[in-house]
Amino acid sequence: MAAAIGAGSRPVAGHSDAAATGGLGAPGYVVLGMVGLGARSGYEVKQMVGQSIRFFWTISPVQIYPSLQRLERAGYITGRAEPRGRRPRRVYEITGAGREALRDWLREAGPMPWELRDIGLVKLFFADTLGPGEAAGLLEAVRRRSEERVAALREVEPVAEAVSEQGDVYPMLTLRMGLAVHQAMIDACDEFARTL
Amino acid sequence: MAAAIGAGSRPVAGHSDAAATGGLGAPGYVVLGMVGLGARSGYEVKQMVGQSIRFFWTISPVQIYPSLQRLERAGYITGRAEPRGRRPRRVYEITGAGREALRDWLREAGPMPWELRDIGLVKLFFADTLGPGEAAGLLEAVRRRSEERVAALREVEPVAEAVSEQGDVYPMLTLRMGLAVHQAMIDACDEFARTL
DNA sequence: TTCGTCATGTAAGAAGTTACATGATTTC
DNA sequence: GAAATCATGTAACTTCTTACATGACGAA
Repeated sequence: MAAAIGAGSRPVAGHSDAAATGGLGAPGYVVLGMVGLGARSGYEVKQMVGQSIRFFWTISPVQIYPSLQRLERAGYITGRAEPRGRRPRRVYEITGAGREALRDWLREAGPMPWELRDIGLVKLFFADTLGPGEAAGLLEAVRRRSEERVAALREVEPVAEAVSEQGDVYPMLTLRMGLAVHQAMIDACDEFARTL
Repeated sequence: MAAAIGAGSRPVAGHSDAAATGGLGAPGYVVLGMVGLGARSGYEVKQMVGQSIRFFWTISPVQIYPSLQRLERAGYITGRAEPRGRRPRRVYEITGAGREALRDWLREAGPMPWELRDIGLVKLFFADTLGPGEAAGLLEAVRRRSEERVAALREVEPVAEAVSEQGDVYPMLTLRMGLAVHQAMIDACDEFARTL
């Protein structure tokens, strides 16, 4: 159908090639950004990612801790040991150089690959192989999945609202994107079901 | 914001763990499905993927050829050498067992992870770090990206229409999904720009 | 005292990517 | 005769994931 679909957007090496993202790799900038927004420990970075950008980016602890070390060596964050009792703990703060590096990354012009991996849509694509009844069941399953996502995102809206009133308005936008995208999928399911 | 976003959808191992997809792995079923839809060689599988499900699934030749061999060993496809002149070439057809295996996979109930990786949205999320002007530029870049996708997808609509009239109606649905999703992102950008 | 959460890692491995190699055939 | 496309791979490498290990703190 469309050689055109990918027009001009050669996939970036891996997901976040250092060369394509200014030397740190996308995960590194995500960690840097979260520290900039107030995450103090690696653990808090993980929490914040799970609570905010999980809809379009994930990261595991295994990537976070080495990233923090690299960022500190680069002078983009400063860390100090702040154990809780005898439990080790290291807290970080972004530096001026770190904030500048983050801004430079945000300003980088290059391509911004949008990569969706969705087994549900793959199955729907082949659904004609099934009978009409079973295909409709698959359609319903995909629809339900998006409804669950919408419900989950709606629960977070008040938090984003609060952040927005503090002056950070863009997290609200990315939340609305998530809502809009899944609502669009639900609507597409409904419209298709009508035409059947 | 939302521990809830991922509610109940533990990420599947890698992207397509064999255990989670009935023994072949998602890429294997994609190849099987494409052969079932008429792709004859590995090369044609690659072409078809690029022209149809590229919006939500990608696959590289390096995965296709081993998949074809595994599928043939499993008895899901039959292959025969059919060189073009002196150039080697192997063409395949799906078997009854293969069609049944594909249907079984489509009927599998398990979770259907929806995974989006989008550097553009990550950058937008952090956009408050920039000044309002530069942030707006980033918003415009994300918007433009979706517009390009919509334009590319629109070009393919006639093909999907034709396929639909041949009796395979679900490819049309997945194409409409792509259009709806990117249009939703454009609309979200516009609405946000108005409220600024 | 037991469970949930905070907190930081190591080890092993799956999956998928780019880059490269090769060569024939068709099209301009 | 050159360029684009058809066609099938190998090799090396990133990236990211799961599974596991460890242990302290706070609340019920």
